[in-house]
Amino acid sequence: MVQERINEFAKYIEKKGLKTTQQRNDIIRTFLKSGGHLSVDDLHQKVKKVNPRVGYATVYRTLKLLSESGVAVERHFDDGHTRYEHLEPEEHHDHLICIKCGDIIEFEDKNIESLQEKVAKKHGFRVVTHNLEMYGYCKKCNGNT
Amino acid sequence: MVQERINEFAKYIEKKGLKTTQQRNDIIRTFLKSGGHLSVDDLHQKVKKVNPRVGYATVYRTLKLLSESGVAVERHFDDGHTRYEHLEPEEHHDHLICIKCGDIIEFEDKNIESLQEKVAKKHGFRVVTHNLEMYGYCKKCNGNT
DNA sequence: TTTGAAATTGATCATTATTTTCATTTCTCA
DNA sequence: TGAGAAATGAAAATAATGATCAATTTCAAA
Repeated sequence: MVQERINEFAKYIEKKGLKTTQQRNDIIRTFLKSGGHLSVDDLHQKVKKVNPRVGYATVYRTLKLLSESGVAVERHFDDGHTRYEHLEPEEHHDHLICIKCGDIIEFEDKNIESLQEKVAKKHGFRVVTHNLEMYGYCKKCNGNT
Repeated sequence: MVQERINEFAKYIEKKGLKTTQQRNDIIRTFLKSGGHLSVDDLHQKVKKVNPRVGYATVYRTLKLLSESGVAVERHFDDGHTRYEHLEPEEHHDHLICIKCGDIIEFEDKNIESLQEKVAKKHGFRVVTHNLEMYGYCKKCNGNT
């Protein structure tokens, strides 16, 4: 399935008349192999282990491309760091974020989604995307504030 | 009710051993008189009309205090500008944000809230606060993309 | 395979939002 | 009223991200 994402991205690159490069490949492979929610810096650190010549700016640019192509999504959580995560087609999830340990739990709830649509419709709004984030204490951190 | 908020803030200031100043008063009054979702710059512009000597940094510092005291809340929408809005006690609302005209609609939905709590509980999570933002096209902008 | 235009890269500089510093002014209250 | 703590404003410091540009790489056509 990593290969699928890579192909998807290759198709996007081609459509835009862009080129395939070693750096991009290294960045994309590293991104897809990593789980979770990566900051630009996180990813840069990891990529450097594979290919030390890759610059910070290229990681930025490639993540931007990955977002445009739909392979990744940008997340803006309240800590002020933009993070990127894989976007699996047909799948959407929201986040529970621990304000003590920083752990991020993903969840999906169709009932919430459909209520959201209902609210939007009531306001004549056509929703393209949404964020739902809950901040609080995870199971481990609960109690020992 | 503006007076109520002012008193609430005064109490917070006192508890922290801080001082009341003309600048803070001007900033707070201007903030409370304005509706909507203000950026630091918005508020600074408005305050300058009342008191031209007020500096940018003071607006920042005062908004920070207002957030801490619970009179205001910080919002981080995807446009990269932190905005502040009044926080009425007992009241919570979420946002519909038009990605064409930038309009922000507030809504409240108890059903969504209770489903959220349910999800959190399932993960052993104690929620302190949450954000729900839906991005899309408002009634006016819908269709004429 | 060679070639050359177009795209990419990485280093560095520019920007934008926010925070901090610091010398000076202003409050508070004994 | 006077001392000491806090607040202020201007400017410098950060931090994240975006843009610039000369050098390099890619790729398709010759």
